[in-house]
Amino acid sequence: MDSSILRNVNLFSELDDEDLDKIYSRAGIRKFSKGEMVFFDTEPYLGFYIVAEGSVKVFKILKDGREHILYFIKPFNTFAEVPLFEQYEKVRNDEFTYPANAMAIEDDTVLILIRSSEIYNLIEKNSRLCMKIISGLAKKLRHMNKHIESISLDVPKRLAKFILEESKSETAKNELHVELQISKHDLSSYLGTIDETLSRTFKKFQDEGILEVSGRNIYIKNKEALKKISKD
Amino acid sequence: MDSSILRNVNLFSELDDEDLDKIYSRAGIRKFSKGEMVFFDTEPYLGFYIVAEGSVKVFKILKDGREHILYFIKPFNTFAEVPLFEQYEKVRNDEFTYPANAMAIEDDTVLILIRSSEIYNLIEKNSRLCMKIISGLAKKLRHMNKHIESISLDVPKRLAKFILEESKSETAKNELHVELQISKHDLSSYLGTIDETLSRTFKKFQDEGILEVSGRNIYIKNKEALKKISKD
DNA sequence: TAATCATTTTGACCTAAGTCAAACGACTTG
DNA sequence: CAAGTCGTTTGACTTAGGTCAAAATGATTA
Repeated sequence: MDSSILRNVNLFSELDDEDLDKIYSRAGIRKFSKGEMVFFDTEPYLGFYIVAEGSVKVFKILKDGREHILYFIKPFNTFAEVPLFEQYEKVRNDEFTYPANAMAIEDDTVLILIRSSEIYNLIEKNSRLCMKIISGLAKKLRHMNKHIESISLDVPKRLAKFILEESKSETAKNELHVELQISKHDLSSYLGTIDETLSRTFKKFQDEGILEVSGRNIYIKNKEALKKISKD
Repeated sequence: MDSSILRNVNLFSELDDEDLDKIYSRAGIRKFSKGEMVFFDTEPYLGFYIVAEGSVKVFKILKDGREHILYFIKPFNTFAEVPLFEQYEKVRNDEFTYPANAMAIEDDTVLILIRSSEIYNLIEKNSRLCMKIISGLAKKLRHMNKHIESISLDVPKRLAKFILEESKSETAKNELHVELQISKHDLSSYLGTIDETLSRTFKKFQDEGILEVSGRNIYIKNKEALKKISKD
């Protein structure tokens, strides 16, 4: 792996080779195994991460011990960049902690740590970079908006929406065959519910002939019905 | 009112008088009465707003007809700036709509509309402005994070947190006397519940001698108990 | 001041979804 | 291959908080 990997990161796409080399040479690169923590929300903030390989979940631990997953991060995406821009002073003085927890959810997940100070220098001299950052944050914000919106829906609606969304993504085998990239447990957490409820909802969908579920493979048998549920 | 009002807007605090005058002269300024809609989520995106006087609620209308308030916006704060940075191309071509609804919640609410094109030009030549924008978005993101986190809590906890938060804000009469700046209906919606449940929760707190509620005036009788509820 | 309207409260009821406990199937590992 | 271990499922039970309908309170205006 070399600095060219950074070219795939939207945030850095406007930078020249010189900058990329410099950043890469100073970055921290490490391999994580499945289930290994990247950071806790109690640790001092060092900088943000880029997923080079594998994937990561970002989550809050709720008062009742449950976890609520905010994002799944796939290769070439970044996470934990918010504090960098929010608490400039505190970050400089190491007084700031990560705002959530992060854990690798695949073996051989490779992460690149970009330390705060690198970015502060870059921003000064690059206004296209600023636009990238702004745009990235805006997208996350929209993601959160949708997430909140969905919480008022019942679990069947949330699940139906999720499956339909997945069936459109690149990770789908085809229009009617979704292979979950995450465990059912993580899916419950992402949907804001618990394993049992998710399991029952899957069963319900199967009984109604809407889905066929086999492990992580989900076959859509009745797309219209699924859409109907997700809508109203 | 003149262009100096823009100096109070964090986003613009680094700009010189010339820029401010220019922006002000091209801005749209309008007075809204209570309950008047600023925009619907079906309208084409024109630009973002600054609250000069009064206040505004930003909300989603949920599938079941309920509204879920995302933010209350007070003077000198901005709202609806996200699409500006997220969908550059679409915004330019008028293909983008507002991502939520906004309504004035006080009479004589004065809003300033900053059209998208103004900002695109400014960003090019001002990297401090970028930092401001980034920081502003980061704060909103954190707000949404907290909001999501709170949804897993039960209503008494959410209400207790809210009251404690308010008691610390400038709008509080004193440490133990909060005057709600919003209607009880809007408060339920903000807390993600309904009028009846909020009303019952207030009653419960009164019965337990924790609060004294009279219209929009809330007197904290037992702060420790309130804290305890909000915690765990 | 009556009359109309909006806001808040109350009561009776119901249901989605959480809790707890146990069993199950699929892998991995000694 | 037996013994764990992990992820998932099932069953029985409980409850927070939503729905609906109606009353009470407060505010506004003719």
